[in-house]
Amino acid sequence: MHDIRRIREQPDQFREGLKAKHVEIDVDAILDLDRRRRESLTEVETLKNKRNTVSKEIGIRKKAGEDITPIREEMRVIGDRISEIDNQVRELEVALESALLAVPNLPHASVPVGADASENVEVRSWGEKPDLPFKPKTHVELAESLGLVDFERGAKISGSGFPLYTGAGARLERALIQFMLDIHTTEHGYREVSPPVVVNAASMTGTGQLPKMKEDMYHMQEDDLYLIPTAEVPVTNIYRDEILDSIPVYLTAYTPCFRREAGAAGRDTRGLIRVHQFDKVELVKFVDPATSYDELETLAGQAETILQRLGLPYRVLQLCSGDMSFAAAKCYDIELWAPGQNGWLEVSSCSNFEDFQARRAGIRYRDQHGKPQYVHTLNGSGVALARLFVALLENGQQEDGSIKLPDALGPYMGGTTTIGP
RNA sequence: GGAGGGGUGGCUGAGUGGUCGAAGGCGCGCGACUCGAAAUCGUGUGUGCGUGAUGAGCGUACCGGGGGUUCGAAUCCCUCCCCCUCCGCCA
Repeated sequence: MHDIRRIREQPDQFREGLKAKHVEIDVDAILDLDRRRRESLTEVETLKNKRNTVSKEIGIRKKAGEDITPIREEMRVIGDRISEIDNQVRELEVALESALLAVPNLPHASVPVGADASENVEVRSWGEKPDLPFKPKTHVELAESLGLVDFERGAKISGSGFPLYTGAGARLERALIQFMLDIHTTEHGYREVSPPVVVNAASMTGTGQLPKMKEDMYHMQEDDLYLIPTAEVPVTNIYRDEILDSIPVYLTAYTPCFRREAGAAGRDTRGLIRVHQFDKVELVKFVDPATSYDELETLAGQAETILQRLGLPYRVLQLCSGDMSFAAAKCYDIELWAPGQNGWLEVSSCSNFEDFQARRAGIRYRDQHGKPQYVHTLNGSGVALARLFVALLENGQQEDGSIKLPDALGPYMGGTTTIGP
């Protein structure tokens, strides 16, 4: 959410940012709501002031035994007028609030302007694509032949897009979670949390999934609760409506993630690339606004560390203004090379939200003057499991159909780094 | 799920219709005393919104959330949420 005062004071700068983001927002309508709200507010507060003053007087006069009937009648009229204008103010506030909630964050000055993914910029890459002396298999072929994932039974239990990991596949999933959490907690200074994966509407609004992404989430009508699409939601909302004693705060969490992928029907339907449920280790930061862009760089580096330890080739893209998510001011995507797909797979998205989420969620700290200020929030996948699983299989595949896993996973896989038939 | 009790400022804890943003205590800031400290004394110490110069000040709202009664609500009524105790069910 944006500061209405900033929109009021710098509407042109605001319009420009929205244009770069390729969204149509009627800024004048917002400003008009704001102006009408303030007018009504001033009017009603003047009346309330009168009522408060007179009411005190009534108390005193009544004690003195005076007749207060006429003045009470007069106040009744004012009271009616107050509730009338109060309703007006409330309506305007609700309208303004919902208008503001629909406005996306603006791109940071360092973000390249562009319309869509084709205009994202590769900022660096790491590792070499494996030179396989045979035709690479897809992770689906590998996983099925080695008994790592049972797609059919997953579909039977729940539906397509709900993979059932089995045997060494299930163990690999668990090993990766452990491996990543260990690095983030012992080397990168994050505190581990294990949050609820079911959240209420206020939490979804706080991080910006609601109202815009409603149709992409699993919603339980009976209890008005949502399955989380990412740990970002419960973890960021840990400090909703709080003033933090000290910043920065770094949190990491493993959770399953649930996505309906409503707009993606028919795309990437085979295998693990686009699924309704997947595991993810998430990194979340609450920081001083002055340092948030440095924090974004280290955040991306921490996600990259995981991939480097696993020896997987990747590239880092800076998203252009038009391709960034609703809440982000600046974002890097990290993509792994997958030989079986002959393409890149996004396994991490590292974003600085500046105060956009903090303002929605009411997360503040005290500056050097002791004044409450909004923190900047950041998060990044560190990293997403299903696609990492794909990349490990497809990059590690051997001619005989077995998988050679990175040495770093040895301790987490019971000492073995080979998955054979 | 049933019965009962309770949610007040950073913490504790008063306050059951009137000058209450809210006593007292603790904590914290500043000052005095002191060579310094402790103790003591004095003084200050919430947040949002509006207005104003993103100052001072002023106004308004906030005592779990929302609504109602009233000239006036922390206080009375309704409703929802959360916490505690007991019972039931259950991994």
